[in-house]
Amino acid sequence: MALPKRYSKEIEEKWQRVWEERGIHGFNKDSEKPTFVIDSPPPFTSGKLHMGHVLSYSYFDFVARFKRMKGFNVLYPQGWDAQGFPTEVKVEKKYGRLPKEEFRKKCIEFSNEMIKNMKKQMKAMGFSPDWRFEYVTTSPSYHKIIQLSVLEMYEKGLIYREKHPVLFCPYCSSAIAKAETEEKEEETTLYYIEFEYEDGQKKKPLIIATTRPELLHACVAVVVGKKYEKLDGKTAITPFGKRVKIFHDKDVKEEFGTGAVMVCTYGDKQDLVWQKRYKLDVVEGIDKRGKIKNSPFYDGFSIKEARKKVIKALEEKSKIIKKEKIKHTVKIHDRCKKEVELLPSMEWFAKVREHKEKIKEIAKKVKWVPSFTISHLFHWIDSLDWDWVISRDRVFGTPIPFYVCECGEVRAVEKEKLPFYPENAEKIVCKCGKEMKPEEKVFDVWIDSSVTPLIISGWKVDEELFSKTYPNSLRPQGVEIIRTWAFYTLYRCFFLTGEIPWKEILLNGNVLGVDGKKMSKSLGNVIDPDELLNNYSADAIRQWAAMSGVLAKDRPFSYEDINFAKQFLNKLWNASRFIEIALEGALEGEERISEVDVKELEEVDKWILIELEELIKDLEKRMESYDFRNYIVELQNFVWKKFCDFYIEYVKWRVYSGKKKREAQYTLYIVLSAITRALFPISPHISEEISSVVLKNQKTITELGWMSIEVGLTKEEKEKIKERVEMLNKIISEIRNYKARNQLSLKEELERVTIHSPIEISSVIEEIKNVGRVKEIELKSSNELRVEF
RNA sequence: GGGCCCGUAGUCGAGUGGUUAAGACGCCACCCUUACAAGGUGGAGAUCCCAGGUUCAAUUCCUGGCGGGCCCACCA
Repeated sequence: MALPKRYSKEIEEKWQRVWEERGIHGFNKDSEKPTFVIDSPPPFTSGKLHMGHVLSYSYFDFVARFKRMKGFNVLYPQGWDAQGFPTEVKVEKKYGRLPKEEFRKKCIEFSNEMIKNMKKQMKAMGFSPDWRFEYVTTSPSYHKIIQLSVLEMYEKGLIYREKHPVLFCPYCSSAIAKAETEEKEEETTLYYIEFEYEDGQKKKPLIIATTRPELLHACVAVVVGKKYEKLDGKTAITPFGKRVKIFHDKDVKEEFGTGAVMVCTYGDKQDLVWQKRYKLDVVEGIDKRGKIKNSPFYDGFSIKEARKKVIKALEEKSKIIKKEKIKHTVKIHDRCKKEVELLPSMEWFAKVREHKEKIKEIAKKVKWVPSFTISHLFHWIDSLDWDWVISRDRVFGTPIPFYVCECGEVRAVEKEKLPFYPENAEKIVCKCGKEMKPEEKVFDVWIDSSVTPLIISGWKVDEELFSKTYPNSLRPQGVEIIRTWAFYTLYRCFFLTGEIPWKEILLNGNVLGVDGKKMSKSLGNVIDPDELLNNYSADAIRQWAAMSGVLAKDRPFSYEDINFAKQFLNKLWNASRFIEIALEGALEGEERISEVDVKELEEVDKWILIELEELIKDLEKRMESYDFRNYIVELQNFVWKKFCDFYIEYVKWRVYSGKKKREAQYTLYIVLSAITRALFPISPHISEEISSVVLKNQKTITELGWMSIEVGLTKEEKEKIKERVEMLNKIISEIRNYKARNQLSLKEELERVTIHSPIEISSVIEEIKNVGRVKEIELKSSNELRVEF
């Protein structure tokens, strides 16, 4: 068996099969080796990986493969975050409205389909999770652990149910968390509306400015700035005749609008502040589907319709003094992109506000890579002023394991009865005598994903595994979900176990379009992983990922990088083909080659081994600190610039002539062995192929392990050798330069060359003659290198 | 308004308190060399954003601008 002329996809598929058949990536529960546990992100089951996945999943696959080679027992699971709104939308589109239970079944079916394709893509990329540890957030066993985890938090007093204004998406008809909102700049109209106030017996006009006239019926006060300070305590009358109090308040911005504001429950967060400050009534002006309620005239109309009608009515009464176009920012729901409202609603909460400092403390115990990313978390924590709303009015989610009663009583489901599903819950009776209802809401999906370290470690399922694998070693994730995934995981896992979830967290940025902008369909700059997989080998794509490895920073996708990776692999492939020829017959027994003593080696052999030793030591440090970029760049430079450009050229004549051939073979063997193993974490398929075919290894590289190099020479000897061979390299460059200047072929033979060298270089004279194609060489000593032709 | 990251050839980007500031892509010229034209060799191309400061010495450290990106807050 010999290397084919070209590296191909078939080779990659072959090795993916071999790894799977031999169970190379399996975690061994009974092993005595140290464990390394990766809390890999479960992607949302959209059906397709995006470039961000390709990048970040490559990162931790590098780590997993490296750690296995270093003798760790690696637990690298793969999960799927299947529940959530986008799936509901798609399933509803396909099947229409269905009863809850059936609908949930269809959602599961649908997400399983999505998983199939994503799994296929992951395998094609050569990712190496242990598929026996696969988990899906839709499974009853997953639900059970999630419900159990919340019940334990409930017991610790961290969970409560309350009517409280929450961010609410009328389109999705569900409460959402602050972390699920985005901002959108919008043009809107600021209406100047005439109210009146009572000044003694007289009524005088008072102009307020608002963007939300449809909430006029929910107006519970007017607050005024300095300009109207003297109106404090007086009564205002809305155009529809409602009487409300006037307060003077420092939070009114004088320069905006008129300096007088109507407070509606709730138009925005400021209204909530004032409502609390002045203990105002709450008028629920909008219902959960975004329809007006509690209005004398407009109940049942949508916000937009109501706004039009109110404006029309006000205009008829000449109460609109002015209209002004302004730009302002509104909060929108990140999933549906629709405007979010603030509505009082009975929801479940997790206490985070009172534990802000504690969570920060926990976060500090984790090593953040790169370190500045912890500030993203701190900044987020500092800005939190509400607890985490953990309930959602959706179907495709983990049911909340509680019963609730009209009287306000709640009761936790018994742990033995988990997983809990409201549709087949048993009937129970409340203290008040009424029947309690099983809670119909489901959990926020971040409740599902914020305990992945516990899930993969077998929390409450396998105590032995848990003690071995928790805290996890590494959490890789994107910067943009620090405020959600990282934050919620730190919070939940700590309060459940008293320990940090993982020792290190590794942050990756986003992959932008080639144009440097966020990939989006509308910009047409989306790169599809499937398309890359059709045009490039997985090993080249993985190498692109490593080259893009500036951590926690967004980076445009680069065809230059991926093409360079492809060319590099081609270079290595061809070098290996040469070595295959060079080693013919030399690998009958590995011992024969390893017998060679360093002392017998030629100067150039020693040189490349010294360089290799330095490289390998460096690479270990690079990988330990997750510096993938410099890892691959250094490896590429060594292989291309030192090994191929010089060393291989230096030994060709020996290989062909037979002179000192064994030493050359030995050196080629060692170098190729070490570099295939060093390349393995990044580009595993090509490394396996070369290792197996050229180096005749029966074992896979994972089994062979990392290859350390120790050259048995003193520091001084090494320095001298490097000095002389670097001089040789310069001389060869000079000769090549001379030939290029004179438009000669590099093959052209030179009659005679005089070399003025500052150091003694007679030990490399054969290389100069054979590689430079020089018949006769005269050596002279000099202060500076000079080559005369 | 606050915080964080960043500014280095046409483009992308390493890196450094001290000789001549990597490398890649692109460009130009030459070479079909028995591993490789998906290659090789050589070359051109940089005010290291601007202004101050610290220092014997700043592209690097500090301050302030300017420009870009991300996150957060506010906007009745």
